[in-house]
Amino acid sequence: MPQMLFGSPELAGIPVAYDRNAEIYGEGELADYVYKVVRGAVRTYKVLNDGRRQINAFYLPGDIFGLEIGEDYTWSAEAIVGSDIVTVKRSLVLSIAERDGEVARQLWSVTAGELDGARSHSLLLIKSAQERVAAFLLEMSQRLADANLVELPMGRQDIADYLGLTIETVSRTLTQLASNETIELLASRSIALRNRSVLSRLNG
Amino acid sequence: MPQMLFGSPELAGIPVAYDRNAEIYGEGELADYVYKVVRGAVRTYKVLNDGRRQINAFYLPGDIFGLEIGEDYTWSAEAIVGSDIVTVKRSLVLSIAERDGEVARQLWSVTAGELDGARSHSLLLIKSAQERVAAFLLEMSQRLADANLVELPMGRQDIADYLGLTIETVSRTLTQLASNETIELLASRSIALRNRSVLSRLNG
DNA sequence: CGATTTGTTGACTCTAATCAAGCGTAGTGG
DNA sequence: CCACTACGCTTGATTAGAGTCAACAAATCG
Repeated sequence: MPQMLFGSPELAGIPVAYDRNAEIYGEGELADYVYKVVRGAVRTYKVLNDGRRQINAFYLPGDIFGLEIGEDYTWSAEAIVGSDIVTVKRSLVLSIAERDGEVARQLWSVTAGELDGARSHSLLLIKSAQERVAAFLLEMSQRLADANLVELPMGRQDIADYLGLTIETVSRTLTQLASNETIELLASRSIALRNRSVLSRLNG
Repeated sequence: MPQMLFGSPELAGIPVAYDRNAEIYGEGELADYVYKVVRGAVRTYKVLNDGRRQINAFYLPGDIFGLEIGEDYTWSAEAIVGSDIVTVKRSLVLSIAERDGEVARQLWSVTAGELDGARSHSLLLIKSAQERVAAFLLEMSQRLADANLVELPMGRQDIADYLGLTIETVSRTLTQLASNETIELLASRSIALRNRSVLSRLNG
């Protein structure tokens, strides 16, 4: 239960509201705070020197992000839509962890969770466009509500930069899955999963 | 200093020798041990249902691997060449961490190091073949000896499966970098870096 | 020394990127 | 309320880069 990190009275913070596209922190800045999404969605990303952007992860309500073991943030973070986010001082968490083994274990656990996510992401990036999009839809379905109706907080460009594809390829792949009856495009950000077994098969 | 995990007298183990291609553990097995490479090299990998293999990471002398927060190993591990590897019981490390905050922090630090590696790996996988190979050579140079002569422990297939390319593309890209004078192929596993600035530029 | 594995090179194919146009929806101002 | 604009998304035509299939060369091993 990594959420407990933010659950103790000692660490209860007041949510702060961020506008759509507002920067939460930038790569290289001092990593003084740890964050938890209450409402909305967050992307962490890097921009390569030639302008390509890679999105590392999406954070949804309940998710913790921005926990660094080093001094600085290694990625930048932005709100994808209007979001409420709770903050705690990293130094405070670290000092509690020093005397409380349970909190120390939770810090480790948050990092281990990120590691799992990063490794799954790498596995994604060696697959075909269809497989990547299928995996993305299944991941989002599971994380949002585990229902067949997926209401995406992010646009096509964010999806493309997360999957290592272009916006055109993401769009085409979705239309193709829709013509299969595998999914249904109710609106660009509202997608119904009509045939999970096909998606799962694509997912490997 | 994550090495200290294995440095305490309590955790001093006797190195075990593994043959080339010997399995160290398999995905899904009980994660009872944590490992440290003394001599040789190790790959961790997964095989997808269609037979494609992804190599997650290479471990070289001094590196710790196989530390899981969950019950099972999530990847398989094999020796790339004949290797000596020290082992400690995970339960032992965990029980020490419970009373020793410094050891707890080291566990966290090992996982955080893996996280950095996994994220860099993801960044790699969105790049072109030239960029991936250049990044690979620079990474290996730095990790092996930080010299211009890189003696790779792994073959082309391992490199390909790590970079998400085919063996042919890796081979062609190396020949191309050699015809540039960027590198020199002394033997298939012995590569001299002749122009690091070109490689770094490719690396982004 | 022959046999087998590993690596290189060539010809061709195919997937996703690029370049370019058009559509649809939401928001703005007359 | 309706044009006008802006943005996000889709679709089409073409290109580029890596994959595939195949042959061969080189290194390694028994």
